[in-house]
Amino acid sequence: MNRTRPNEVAIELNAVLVALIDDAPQVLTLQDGALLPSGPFESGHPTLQTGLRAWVERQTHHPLGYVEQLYTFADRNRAAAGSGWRIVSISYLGLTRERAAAGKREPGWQSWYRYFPWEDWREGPPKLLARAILPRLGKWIDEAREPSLKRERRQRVDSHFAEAAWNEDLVLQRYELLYEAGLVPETGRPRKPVAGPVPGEPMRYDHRRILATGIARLRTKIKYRPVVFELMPPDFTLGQLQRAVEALAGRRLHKQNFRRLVEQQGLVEETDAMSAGTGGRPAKLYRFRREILLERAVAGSKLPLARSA
Amino acid sequence: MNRTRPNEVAIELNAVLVALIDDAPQVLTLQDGALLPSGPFESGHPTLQTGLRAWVERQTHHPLGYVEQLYTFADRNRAAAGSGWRIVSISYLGLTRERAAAGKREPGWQSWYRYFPWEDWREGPPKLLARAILPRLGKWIDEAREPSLKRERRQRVDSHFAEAAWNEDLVLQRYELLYEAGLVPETGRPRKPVAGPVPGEPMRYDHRRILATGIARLRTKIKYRPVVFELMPPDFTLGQLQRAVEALAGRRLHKQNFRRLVEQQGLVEETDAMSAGTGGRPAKLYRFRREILLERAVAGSKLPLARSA
DNA sequence: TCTAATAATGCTCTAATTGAGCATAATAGA
DNA sequence: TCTATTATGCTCAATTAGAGCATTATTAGA
Repeated sequence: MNRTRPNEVAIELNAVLVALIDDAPQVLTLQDGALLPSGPFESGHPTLQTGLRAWVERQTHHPLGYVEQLYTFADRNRAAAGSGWRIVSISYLGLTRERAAAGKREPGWQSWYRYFPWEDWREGPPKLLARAILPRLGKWIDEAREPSLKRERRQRVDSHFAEAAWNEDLVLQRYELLYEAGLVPETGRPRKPVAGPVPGEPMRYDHRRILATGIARLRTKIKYRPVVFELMPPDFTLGQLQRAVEALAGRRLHKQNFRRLVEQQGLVEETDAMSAGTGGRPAKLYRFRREILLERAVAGSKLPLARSA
Repeated sequence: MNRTRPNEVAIELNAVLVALIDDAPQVLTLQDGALLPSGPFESGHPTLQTGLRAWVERQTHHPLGYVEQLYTFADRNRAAAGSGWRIVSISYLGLTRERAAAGKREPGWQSWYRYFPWEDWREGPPKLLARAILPRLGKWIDEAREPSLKRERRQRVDSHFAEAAWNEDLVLQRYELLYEAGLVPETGRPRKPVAGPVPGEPMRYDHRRILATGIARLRTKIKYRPVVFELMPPDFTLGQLQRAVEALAGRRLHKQNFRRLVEQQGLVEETDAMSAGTGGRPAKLYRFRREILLERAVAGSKLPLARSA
């Protein structure tokens, strides 16, 4: 029956741990940014989640607010070639509250846009899209010999990378397209870059792919579940909340419409305090209405777009 | 370091295989409906998906149109108690086209509403909700001693089971609530029903939970990706398409609005054939425009509600 | 002190989307 | 022929989403 014999398998947990520091979405990394934190699943734990929580909290000394499973890979042969071992890697997304006072850098935390610079549209279309990525994708299209393949490639590039139809949720699909086109390297995978890698830091193994999965999941999630609040301090202004969402989504929102949505959905309630002025009219401080999690099973925080940067 | 030693782990694949037969969403089961098909991950395969595909196609003799990973569990100790083995179960959702001619029953295929009768609202609110489920959930609420716990339970029941705010996507959450309240049994889990189980067939192990996960995933997915077509024959009428979506979503849609959405999104194209009359005006036959998958990265088939049954 | 610059907040307007229903057409069966 | 049934075309009202104007309350700097 050629069944995977038990002694050929090891389980590994990978975590995409996200925090917001200074309006930048940051992920915890190791090895100078080359690895996501990962470790073995310890047999003492009753469930995967408790195992992950314990291990992460021991490593970061901070509680995990929200945990969600991302994906399980077993496709790789990371283990020493020929050893016949199969490593099953189960990845998780975890959200944690900002810890360090602004300015004090925590070691290991990196802006996720360091790895995916083309995903940050907060200041408008990223320059490197037109400068570096689209030209190389164009070359990749041209390399297709058959017209049908060429048309297919063109359509895929258009639907994922065209400025006019940019969809911030497609982080993973874009990464995979770049990978397929040979524009991002991936350790241990056989595929050589066509014309040199595109901007953006690589990571070892498939960790950048896992990170892309986490970002994509979080970007879609904030639209229908109030998870942003897991990343916010207890009290915040609507402006801060908006900047947090913008940091995650990678684009600007329309301020007035954002408030309208947040307020009329009852996601927050006023406190009686005001923000300390930081160069403008002081803002009311709000707090997350945790009750909403019970009141309504689906409570969104949809994103009101803004036309331009 | 107490690491899970490799020889304590075995990988198992579970599949929720869905087909539409006679306007009913059916899943493939074994053992007289008590199990989902599952099997070992064979070491010869490069990826989990190819392993799953090969194994399913060998079992069912039919190609799998669409495959998506659902969830990975490792919380259970299914293996013989004390053996110390950890079974990691990776579950998948697979869609396959209707095979048998209508009427000819395929062994093993069961309507998923056999397991979740409260999820079928096509004929209006299921009778057993008011008759069996809500009363018992009410009892569960009353059992809470502390007022805060009682309030919490009431809110959870309301937000998940209230007729006025029924959301068909919350299949898994509802199942988990019923489980927590002791109203559905689960083999191998320590929790005894409070007042006897609620209607709906159980399955062995946690297979009913996996099925709930699959149904929930599919119900959310049909709203933003054109996956229904993986379940349809090549040519179909808009009426058939609507009934297929209704079967999956478990509720009625507004006919004219459904057509409007499908047509204006360019999901289908006319063929030059018409349907054989089945007791009404003959309908145009359409086919899925596969190109849409390339043209637009996100192509939905949102559900236009219908007020009542 | 006065003036910008900056951020917060209140409100309105328009366009697009969604939910609902009326009316008509084309078939099968009684 | 009459009725039930399904398909199809079209309109209308309500709601939601995208945009922008106007005003208010601060801080920083001339």
